[in-house]
Amino acid sequence: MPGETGATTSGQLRVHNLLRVLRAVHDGGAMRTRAQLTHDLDLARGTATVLVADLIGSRLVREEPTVQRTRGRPTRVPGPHPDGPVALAVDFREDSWTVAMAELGGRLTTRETRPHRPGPPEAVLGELADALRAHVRALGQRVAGVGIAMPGPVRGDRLLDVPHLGWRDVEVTALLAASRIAAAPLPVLLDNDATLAGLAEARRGALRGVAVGLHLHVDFDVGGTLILDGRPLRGAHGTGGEFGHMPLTGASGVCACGATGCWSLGVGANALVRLTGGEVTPGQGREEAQRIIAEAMAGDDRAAAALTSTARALGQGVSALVNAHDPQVVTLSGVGADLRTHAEEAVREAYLHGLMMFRRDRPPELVSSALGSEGILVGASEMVFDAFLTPRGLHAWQQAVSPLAGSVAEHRRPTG
Amino acid sequence: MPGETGATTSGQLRVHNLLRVLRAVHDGGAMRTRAQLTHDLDLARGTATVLVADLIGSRLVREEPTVQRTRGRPTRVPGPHPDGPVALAVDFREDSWTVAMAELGGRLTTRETRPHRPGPPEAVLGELADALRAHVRALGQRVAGVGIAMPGPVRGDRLLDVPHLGWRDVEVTALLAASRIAAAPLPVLLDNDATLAGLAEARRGALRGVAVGLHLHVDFDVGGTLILDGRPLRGAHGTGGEFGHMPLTGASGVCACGATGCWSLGVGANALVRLTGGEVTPGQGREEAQRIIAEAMAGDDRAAAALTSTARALGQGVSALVNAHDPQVVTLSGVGADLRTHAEEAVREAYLHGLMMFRRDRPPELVSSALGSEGILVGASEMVFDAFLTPRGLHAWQQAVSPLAGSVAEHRRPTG
DNA sequence: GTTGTTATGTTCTAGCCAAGAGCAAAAAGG
DNA sequence: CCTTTTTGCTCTTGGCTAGAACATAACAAC
Repeated sequence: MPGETGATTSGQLRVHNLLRVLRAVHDGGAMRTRAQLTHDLDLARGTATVLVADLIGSRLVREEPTVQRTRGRPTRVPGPHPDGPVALAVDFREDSWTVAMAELGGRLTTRETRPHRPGPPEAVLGELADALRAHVRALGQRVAGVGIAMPGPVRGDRLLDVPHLGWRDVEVTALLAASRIAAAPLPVLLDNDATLAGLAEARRGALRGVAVGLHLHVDFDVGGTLILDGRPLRGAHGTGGEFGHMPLTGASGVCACGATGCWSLGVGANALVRLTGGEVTPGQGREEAQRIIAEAMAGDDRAAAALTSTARALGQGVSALVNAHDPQVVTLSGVGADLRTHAEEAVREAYLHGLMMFRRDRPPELVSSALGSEGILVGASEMVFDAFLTPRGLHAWQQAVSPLAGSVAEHRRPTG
Repeated sequence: MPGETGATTSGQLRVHNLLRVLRAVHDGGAMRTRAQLTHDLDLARGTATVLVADLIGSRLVREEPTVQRTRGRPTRVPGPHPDGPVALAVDFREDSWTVAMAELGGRLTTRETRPHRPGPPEAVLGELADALRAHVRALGQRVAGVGIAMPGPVRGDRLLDVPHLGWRDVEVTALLAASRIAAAPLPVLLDNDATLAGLAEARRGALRGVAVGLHLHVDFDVGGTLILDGRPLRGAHGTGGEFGHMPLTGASGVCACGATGCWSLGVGANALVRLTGGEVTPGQGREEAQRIIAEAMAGDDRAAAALTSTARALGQGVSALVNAHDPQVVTLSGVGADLRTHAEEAVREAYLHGLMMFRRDRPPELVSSALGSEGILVGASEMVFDAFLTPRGLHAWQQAVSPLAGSVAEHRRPTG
């Protein structure tokens, strides 16, 4: 599913095949036996032997025995090496952040959540940097990178806008680098939380194996991402997937983003609060939105009307996106999943009504996220592994493990 | 730019490199010298010699002398072989169709346009089949495939809907196959005209080398495609890119597609006709739209108002798509290019106004198509070459040229 | 016009890689 | 305890690209 490699020389061929094995181990959650991997990757047994031995030698993988009860010589399960690479994943929200650790195979291990007060980026990110530094100290060279999910559009190393915090154009990576979270330079990768929720869904959730999928993450407003062969479509500068800022439902009013009539104005936690007459407190609407949904289910008329209205807006917007992109499945996370669950009829009716005729006989299914609130952290760690499971990442790792044996040559120019 | 290959064995490595050279020849319009290709593809000179010799032996390529005036041993230009593969490209419209021929490098050669009366698919496509059969007879084994651009959504082998012709769910490929256009089975590929216009722009137009581009083809209504690394995003079933059927401008009324408030209702030839009080005659509005634009330029108030209105709707819709997808460039073809040229201010104002704040400092440029009306034919031929320039296509060709020497093995299973 | 310079094509060898065959190993079944 | 089954390991073989050495064909300078 992740990035292609495309070997040209026999040296690159080896790297490509090492990565194929490594990615297969990772994507399979470190559950597949070596025999299965050999078969799935269409390798000769001898080749698999050599490749796995190489990965074990590089401290990337370790083989564990199986608990199988099959005939024949028992095979083993290549999984994460105890000294192997780990990703640090951060889910940064308006009111708190969570740091987790993921090893090869994707399992999230430690987790640490801390609230933060609204404040200038330097202060808030300084606390995060302290926590990251502690993790990096404990893990040593094992940290392959830090992946950070942000609640706003991200362009390269910059967080462009978090209305609820009043943050504009924050150079997150530079601030963290200034806090020296690691002795050696460490890859710090940033992306939008909705994009990463979609990435997680693509790799370990309901969009697994789906060629074209659409993920929508509804939180305070609507974000999302189109998934292509397991890769999110990030756009030319990384700020793609802002579906919430298209005028899909004929809403009126100016959005916080600066555009007019955005879809987000009618869906999401803020819309629920506004529709029930509440005051939108920046970054504080999640619990209130849950409360409104609960009230609606309990029979409160005003809450029910708000729920139905947002559900309709959700369905209508989804239909427009399905018309445009022809996805195979649409997944919903955050409040989107709640709307689908608790106001299914309203969502579905608006959805079908908005579809082009020829799409109505077999419309793409609307599915709730398989990962729930975990998704963002999973996506952040997958982003780190995406960068790591490349010729470049592998080369860097092997250099660190054994600087002399250069199995993966960085680059080279022909004679000319 | 086109499809990846991803070799795993040394045999596949050779195929991969043969295709890299062949694609480089094709993408470069058969203009690059062998020395340039060697450098661009980062090959050793010896490797280039072997690869080019192999391609020449397979009658895929022929080297022509250069007219260069440089020092050193003169290099030559690999270009299309006189007995090499050709693509047949068809631009099928509501009132006529055009057949053209393209050789490796993309040059369009013969061209034949014929009008057709509205009628049942069998009759109209029968005439097209006759023309194709004649071309295939003349070209023999050289025809690598037929690419057909259709003025409506295409799912696999089916043309789903052409409102202006009253066609629904037409099995185009099956009908052509029944007409036996070739003795041996021939790849017949179908796609939407707007998608192919975008594909052409990506390969030989203004989206060349652009990682993420958006092409919009405005004809009777609005179609388009997102271009990713030179590949159009076709969706799960091939019906992606129907941007015209999102409710982006708050238009009222039911669209011919079955949805409500579609963007297409306010842009395009039909909208121009409708806005000037004219009657929309199915499939006949192209000249009238041009006339209205001319009148507007000449000072006619009603025509000018219609022009401005559609231009505004165009700009507004584009801004929504830019918000969502963050393209690097947006290209416009058909009436879209005319609107951009003749009502630039209205388009631009609406475009900027609809953008999210953080996109306004450096908004993606709106550019007119570099290929104009040629684009659809170019795109149809590129689609054929995309399928041909793959291990599968190369294998089939080499089998036909010399059935014994199997340089490209089709597939294989390991010992197990 | 002869020689030098430069850039490119060709040929040959070395090194690397994966496929595959044969053998060894490790389990279950009888 | 022996057979069957499945997998891992080792070694050979064929194929591929890199790179060096050589050949070639132009221009440039004298």
